[in-house]
Amino acid sequence: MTPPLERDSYHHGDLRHALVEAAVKLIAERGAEGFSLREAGRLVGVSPTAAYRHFADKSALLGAVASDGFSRLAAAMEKGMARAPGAAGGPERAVARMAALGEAYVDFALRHPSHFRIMFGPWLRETECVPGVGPSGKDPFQLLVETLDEAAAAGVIPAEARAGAEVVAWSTVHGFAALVVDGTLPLSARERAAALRRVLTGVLLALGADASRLPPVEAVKFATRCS
Amino acid sequence: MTPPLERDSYHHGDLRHALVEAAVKLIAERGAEGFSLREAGRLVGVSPTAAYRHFADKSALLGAVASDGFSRLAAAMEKGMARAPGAAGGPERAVARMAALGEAYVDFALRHPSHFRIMFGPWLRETECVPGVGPSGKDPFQLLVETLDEAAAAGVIPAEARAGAEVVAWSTVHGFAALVVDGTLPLSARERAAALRRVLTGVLLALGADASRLPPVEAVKFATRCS
DNA sequence: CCGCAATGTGTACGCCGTGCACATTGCCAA
DNA sequence: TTGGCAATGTGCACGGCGTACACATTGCGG
Repeated sequence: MTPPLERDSYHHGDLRHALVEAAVKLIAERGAEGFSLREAGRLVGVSPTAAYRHFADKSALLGAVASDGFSRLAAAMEKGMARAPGAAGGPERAVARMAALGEAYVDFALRHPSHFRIMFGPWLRETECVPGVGPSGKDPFQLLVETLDEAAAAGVIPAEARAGAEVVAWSTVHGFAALVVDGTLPLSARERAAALRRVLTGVLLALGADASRLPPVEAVKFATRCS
Repeated sequence: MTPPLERDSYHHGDLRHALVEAAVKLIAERGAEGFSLREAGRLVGVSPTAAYRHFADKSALLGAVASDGFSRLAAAMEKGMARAPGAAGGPERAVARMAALGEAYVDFALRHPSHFRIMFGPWLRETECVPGVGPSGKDPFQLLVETLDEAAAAGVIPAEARAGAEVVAWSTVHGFAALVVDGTLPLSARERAAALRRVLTGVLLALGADASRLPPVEAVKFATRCS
């Protein structure tokens, strides 16, 4: 964390990154609504209007926060997929990687609900947010496309079901995450893992895949909501 | 519309409803972010703080707006389902009614994006919003449950797939609506109907239903975004 | 070493949500 | 009928917010 207060030099050094960090922290603590540009400035020990040297307005800062969120999401997806069991190129692994993608997505949404909402909410104006990539340089949507391509290559998804599979898969997992995060779907911690498994099974069926290959969902990951 | 300005008596008469109406209108025009309690008061010709006689705070008014939205959504769903073709109790009609439900949901989200966002967004505190029902006295979720029950009774959904079908169906359709409304899924007007058809097909497959019975999606309904 | 562009400060304006005292009035009890 | 009370609307005040603008400070390239 960049030094929150107390500064010797007149210039901060890396105010832009510090502001994004502070915004992420504040949003995690108090939600997207309670967040204010002035408070972010206060947190990094800078005047209330200093942020305007780095961001056109509040919305632009939120765009940077969203971009950061996509990076973290992509990283979580890659990490989850790396642990998928099965032989490389085989159907078991392809299914496991698809499931890992979905699990990482929902897990991220549950752990960082406010961040998740900013990434997809109405705060960003059109094309204000550059997606943000993970360690491998790919954004979450690219990871999805590649994983589906692999599944098609492994024979898990029949060719006639490949078209538009991104939209179906993403919609389903995103919808589940959004409904759970917003509290619209009132699931207890225990029910969440079971519901997610049904949702992932549904995605596989929708894509014409053999859902019996779906590995179990680790319930513990979906037990807590963090920020 | 309740008289927007000019009032003879000191008391308004039905300020509560007038404020909700005004809020719906303002939110449709300027989005959920730009909405302010004071402006709603201005619009109905009342002092800036008069709203506090009817709502504990801004969030409570938004809760009423959300409740109103669920009523409208339920009404749109019922209207769409009423037009579904096929013999009562038969599988064609059951599938058509499921599809009509999903189409009405997405159509509502596209026509009233700001209203849609308030219904599911983070503005409402827990249990602040009573769902709001349609003409038949049922809220959107109840309509979904009943429609799935009918489909199961008609043999469209196998018994072993009935459990949790609400979550799968709702997640998928909601996710698609959310991604399109927020602009995350950048679909041209022409692509939207085709994508929705694939999504609805996916839901039927996920529920173990015969997707070949799915009637075509009326493209014209998904061509424009209104408020 | 100087000056300029980049970066941070201070002040100001209008809007917002909201608490509080006060004004007005419909309505019920006596 | 009338008197008063509870419901409803007004006015004012406070602090916080986003943001525009003039000014201060300073790193860096010529």
